[in-house]
Amino acid sequence: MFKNYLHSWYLINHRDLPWRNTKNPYKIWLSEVILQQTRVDQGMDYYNKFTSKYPSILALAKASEDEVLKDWEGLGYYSRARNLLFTAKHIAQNLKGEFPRHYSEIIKLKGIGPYAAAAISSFAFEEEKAVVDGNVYRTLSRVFGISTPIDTTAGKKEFQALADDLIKNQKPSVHNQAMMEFGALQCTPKNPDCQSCPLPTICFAYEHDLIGDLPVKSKKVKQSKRHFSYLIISDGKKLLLNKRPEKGIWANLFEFPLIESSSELEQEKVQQTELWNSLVIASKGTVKFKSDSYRHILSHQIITADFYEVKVDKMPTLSTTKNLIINKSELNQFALPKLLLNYLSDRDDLLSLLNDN
DNA sequence: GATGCGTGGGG
DNA sequence: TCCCCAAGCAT
Repeated sequence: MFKNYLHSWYLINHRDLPWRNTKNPYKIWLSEVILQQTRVDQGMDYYNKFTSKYPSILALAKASEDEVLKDWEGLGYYSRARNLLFTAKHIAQNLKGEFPRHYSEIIKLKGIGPYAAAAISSFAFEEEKAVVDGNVYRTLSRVFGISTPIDTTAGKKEFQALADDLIKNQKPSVHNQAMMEFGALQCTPKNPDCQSCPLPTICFAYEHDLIGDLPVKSKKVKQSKRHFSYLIISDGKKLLLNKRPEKGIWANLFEFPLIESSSELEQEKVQQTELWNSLVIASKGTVKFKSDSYRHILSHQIITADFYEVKVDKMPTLSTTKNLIINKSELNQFALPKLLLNYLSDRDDLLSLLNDN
């Protein structure tokens, strides 16, 4: 019953998305990675860029990490890009360039978990593996009235078992797409349009007025506060840049020299820190501009960032290889966190320092 | 099993 | 302004 309604609905209402018009596992893999925790609208341009610039696994495997991160810039969750490249190289070097054809092999790949492995194996190879993503959790919890929290082991098991049962005797690719598309378009998180829903009579949540209460999540993420001060050191032509560590936020992306403070108060006293001394005082630098505080929200952190544009007569010498001195014009070749892109955009790409005002 | 990991849209 | 959440995964 549910499946009949669902499949009829899908045939009429589904979107025409580029990764649905292919059986190429590489393109399906790429789309699945891009769309993890990311809306279609946000990922579409990146999908087009990547398929155009890297038309095959082998083409992608030849790229450098810095380059792929630059292409991924602005999309977030940058470990996805690094794992994508890692796996492309792995396939090129160890799997004769061929994407594995079975779920059991696909799930071994870095950056591919239970969801993506099910999606790729079913979409590309018609393997009967049920996808369970956020859309599926939401739809199943409402239609079948399941209140087990979806972010627990018990919940994952229960929903997966139900999804595994529903996909039986269906065309795997179409059934999985239908399940997700229904959640994305019809059974939306907020204000779902139950009036136009094809299955109100069989929907438990609708019958019992529980649409707003399902699905259930048990955990709530707490956001920690962080205080950043960025030093934009320039002699008018050159800029100081750092590569971020391989762990933590914005791993392996680039940024200006950063002073992190433990509190708002400490952030006010940034000009008393050691790094300020070595980069500003020792270089006889002048602060040409101090920005207002930027508030940058991540899913789990709230960053307050100040930017200091400092003019020096002579660029300071550097101690570690994580630091580099670049020409101002080269800045757009480096992958930067969105916070810095936002700042640069506001500052009209550092015109003040360029013009030596 | 809990935590860390981005960015943007919408109510 | 605040909160939730969006085709999850690695550690």
